[in-house]
This record gives sequence, structure tokens and C-alpha cells, in this order.
Amino acid sequence: MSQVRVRFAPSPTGPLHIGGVRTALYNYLFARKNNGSFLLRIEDTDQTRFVEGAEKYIMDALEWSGIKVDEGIREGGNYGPYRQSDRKAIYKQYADLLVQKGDAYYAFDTQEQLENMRNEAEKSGKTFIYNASVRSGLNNSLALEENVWKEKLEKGDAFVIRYRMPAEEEIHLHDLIRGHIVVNTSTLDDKVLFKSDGMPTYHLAHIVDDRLMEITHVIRGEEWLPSLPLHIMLYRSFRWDAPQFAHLPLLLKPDGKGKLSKRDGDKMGFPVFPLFWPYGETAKGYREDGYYPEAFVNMLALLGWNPGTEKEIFSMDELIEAFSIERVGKSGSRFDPEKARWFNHQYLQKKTNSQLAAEFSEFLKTKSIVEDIVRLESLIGIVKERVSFVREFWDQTDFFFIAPESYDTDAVKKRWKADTGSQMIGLRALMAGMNTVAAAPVEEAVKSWIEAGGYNTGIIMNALRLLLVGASRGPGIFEIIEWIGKEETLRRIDRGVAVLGI
RNA sequence: GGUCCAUUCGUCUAGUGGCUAGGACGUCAGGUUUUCAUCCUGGUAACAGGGGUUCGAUUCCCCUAUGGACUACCA
Repeated sequence: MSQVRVRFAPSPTGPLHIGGVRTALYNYLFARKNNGSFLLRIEDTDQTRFVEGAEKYIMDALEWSGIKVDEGIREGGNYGPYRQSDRKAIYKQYADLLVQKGDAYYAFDTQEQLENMRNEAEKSGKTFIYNASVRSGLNNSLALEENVWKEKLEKGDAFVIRYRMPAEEEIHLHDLIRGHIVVNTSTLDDKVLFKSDGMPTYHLAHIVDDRLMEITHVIRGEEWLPSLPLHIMLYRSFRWDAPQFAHLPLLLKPDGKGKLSKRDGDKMGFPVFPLFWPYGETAKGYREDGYYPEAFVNMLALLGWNPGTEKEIFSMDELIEAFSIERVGKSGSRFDPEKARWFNHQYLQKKTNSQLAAEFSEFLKTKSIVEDIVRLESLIGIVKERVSFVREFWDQTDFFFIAPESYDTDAVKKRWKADTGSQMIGLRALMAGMNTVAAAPVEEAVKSWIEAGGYNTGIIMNALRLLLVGASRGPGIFEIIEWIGKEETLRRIDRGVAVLGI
């Protein structure tokens, strides 16, 4: 078998959403799994939909996701150019070839005329289809006298080239994921292959490019399944061997209706894009939300594919090893933001404290806080397991850096009793007399003090926590004391007693 | 409307002509914890419906329903 070559071929009409990233990922995994090549081809044949920045975004998003392109605009390769607008000169000859073979023809109908015919058909409850049943009555080289249409061409009249779909023929298709599919050509139309602006349509361009780039497997979204018969017919007309096809199930909107689309932006309460999109209507991305690319990719890989085992955490290498197109599901999937969060939690737990300290240190700069990296590492160690995102370290540790200025009302009500203040003063004296505030000795001292005084452990501890944290939350009291130090501990007790009363 | 695709717990999914239909996330309960989380244990929850085929269907076939995609000189 020839070398496996697959491509991801987005059009640069805006930011790539996560469905697109997943398509790219499956292509990439398939290529790596089979020691093949993964190419990125930009499909910008529709010049009216060009969006500034989209092409760069696509490449950046793949790079961030850890999906490495073997051949493409940035990477180069022996099958370029990799941008269809740069390949413009290639396509016309192939459209002409089809006309010569009699499998395509010139059509001169204006868009207005077609629009009218569609409207007319709709009035009588029918659908206008430009195909064998009507083409002989329309304005094209199949219906017109040869000298008439040739004259039109010479005059420079606007024309398109349409595929001449057979009137009535069963086409048998095979899809790697869906199996055998049969479609009758009578339900298909004579698709435009070459537009009046001199550019090919997707249908022609991608067939030609896939051929020229020696693509062996086309792995793309399910939205392309309805046009697969056309594509198969094109390969047949060119007398080319068709690649294998696999149509991926779609990613659905989490709230139920329809496929996920770029326009969903972040209305859903979670990002639908890998990266922040800075142009026009901006949209947030997974990267900026604090997701690790490994977690993002892991989550995406399991959305529509599974290994058949109960393993859920996969590195990219493990995904490559385990991936097979046969295990891609058939039905669309909605994704669950909670599960995405869980994946990030798993990956964050695997990071070392020193890595996390460095990341958290960056975050702290936004709060104008500078802290010793070793002290940060020990802080990370204290709260790591309760955190899913780096930014959440702040939610768990803000009181380490900033003494409480107010005290949670409910906690005060519950934890601050009539004689609590005087007990806290006693506790303060105990700690003031110690020459260390390391967690273990303080804990020992406090506990024996409690025992000696006949106090209730829960009451004392919770009250002390209230003074140090300002609320009923946070890690172990003695870990907090050790980290903030003796002076700060005493200061917080003093202030708390002053505010809450004796 | 037409064509095509799909349908297992709320979500992602495993699975088989005969299983107590499995796992994960969520959720609920209990435990751990001085608090809040984490964590541990346990529970809850699904084969869309109707016909066949069969000794027996979640599994195979048909119909219906539902969902989705497509139906542009967009990809």
C-alpha cells in the first residue's frame, strides 16, 4: 500500500472551532498511526468570505494543540502551494478536461434566473434541481446550438462549468465509518465546478488537489456526506482512483439544537474555540481559559472516538498508538464542560509543584504580587489537589497573601461564641511564646493547650481559622500558620479579636 | 418538501442473539477532614416506539418517531 497521506483543509472564514480541531486531530492521529503525512491545505476559493487573520489562527491553533503539520504553508513540502488561491492556475484545465470528455458543460444562466426558477418551483411545492430533467431547457452548452454557445464564450459572456450528472444511476459509496451507502443520481444536481469569477468551487478544487497531493484518505466532517456521490463521480470522470473516505460525526451544540458553529462564540458558557479570537466579534478560547493543550486534546479525542478500554487519560503519543478510524462513533456528540474541567484537573495534578509555581507566579503578577518561588512551591503543595486550573490557585490561596478585612457573616455566627475572644487571646499568648511556627510543633502545642484548658477542639480551631482566613474554608490551619509566619499570625488574631469582640 | 445519516443512563460511551447492560463525568448518600475542597466507598440513572425473524432480541430486518446534515457560482 502506498504511503498514507491525509489532509486537513479548512477555509479561512474565521476562527477554527473545536469541531474543526477535532477533525484535524483525527487526521493527525491517523497519519501518525500509519506512519503517514499530515498536510494542511487552506481552501480559500471563495474570495468573498476571506477573513483577515483566520489563516494564521488556524495554524496557531493546531500548533498550540500539539498537532504537527508535515506539509503546509509554514512547513513547505513537495506538493505545494498549499493555499488554493495560489493554485488558481491549476484548476481551469481540469474543468476543461471534463467538458471535453462530455462530463461537464458551460452554463450561462444568471444567478437571478436561477433564483427565479427556485422561487417558482417553491410556489408549486417543488424543489428546483438543475439536472438532467431540466437542463435541456436552460441556458447552457447542452441545450444551445454549438455556434450559439461558442459565440457566447468568445464574446466573454459570464459562464460557469457544471458537472453533467447522469439522469438515473445508482452510485455505491463506501465510508470507513458508515459502511455502504447507495444514492441515485436522479436526486442529485449538476453542481457548479468552476465559477464565473475564474475560481473553482470546493468540489472541483479539493478533488484536483487531493489527487495532485496524493491524498490516500479523506477524513472530514459529516456535513460532506451528501456531496460524496458527486465527488465519487468526479473521480470516475477523471479516471482517477478515489481515496478512502471517512465522515466524522458532528459536534453538537450542548443545549440541544444543531451542530456547533462558529457563531456560537462563547454564548454557551464555555469556549468553542481553541484560542482567543481577537478580530471583529471577539471570542474566548480554551488556552486563555487556562486549559492545558494536552487536556484539551485528550478531551476532544474522546468526543466521538474511544479506545474500547476504560482508559481515559491519553498523551498524544498514546492517542496515536490507540487510534483507529473504525472506533470512531457514528452519532454526533455534545460535549460536557464539566468533563472538560475534569480532564484539566487530571493534567494539572500531573504537573510538578515547581512548574505550577512558575505558572502561578505569572498569574500573581496580575495581582501585583511577587512571591519567592520556593515559598510558592510549598503553597502549591498545600492546595494543589483542590485545583483544576492555575487561576484557581488564587481562589484557594488569596488569604495567604492578603489578611482578611472582613469576616464571613455565617461563619461568624456559627464559630464566634461569647467566650471565643478570650480563648483566642490565650491562644495568641501561647503562640507568641513559641520560637517556631512550623506546623508540627504548633499543632502539638495548640492541642495540649486545648486539652489543658478543657476547651473544645472544634470550637477553637474553627474560630482560629475564622481569624486567619476570614471564612470557613482553606487547607489545614497549621499549614497556613507556618506559611504566613508568626508575626502575621499574631497580627491576624489581634485584628480579628478587635473586630469580632471578646 | 426532497436526499442521506444517526438513535444505550442527564452527558461522553462500552457491549452481546441468552450479561445483574459495564465505565467515566455529573448528581445523591455515607466516610475521612477542626472548615471548605480534595479523596474514598456506595447509590441513582439507559437499550426511542411498534412490528417481525428467532426457542430467545438491546443486538438482525421493516415501519414509525425523534434528532442531525445537506439541498448556493459557501466551504
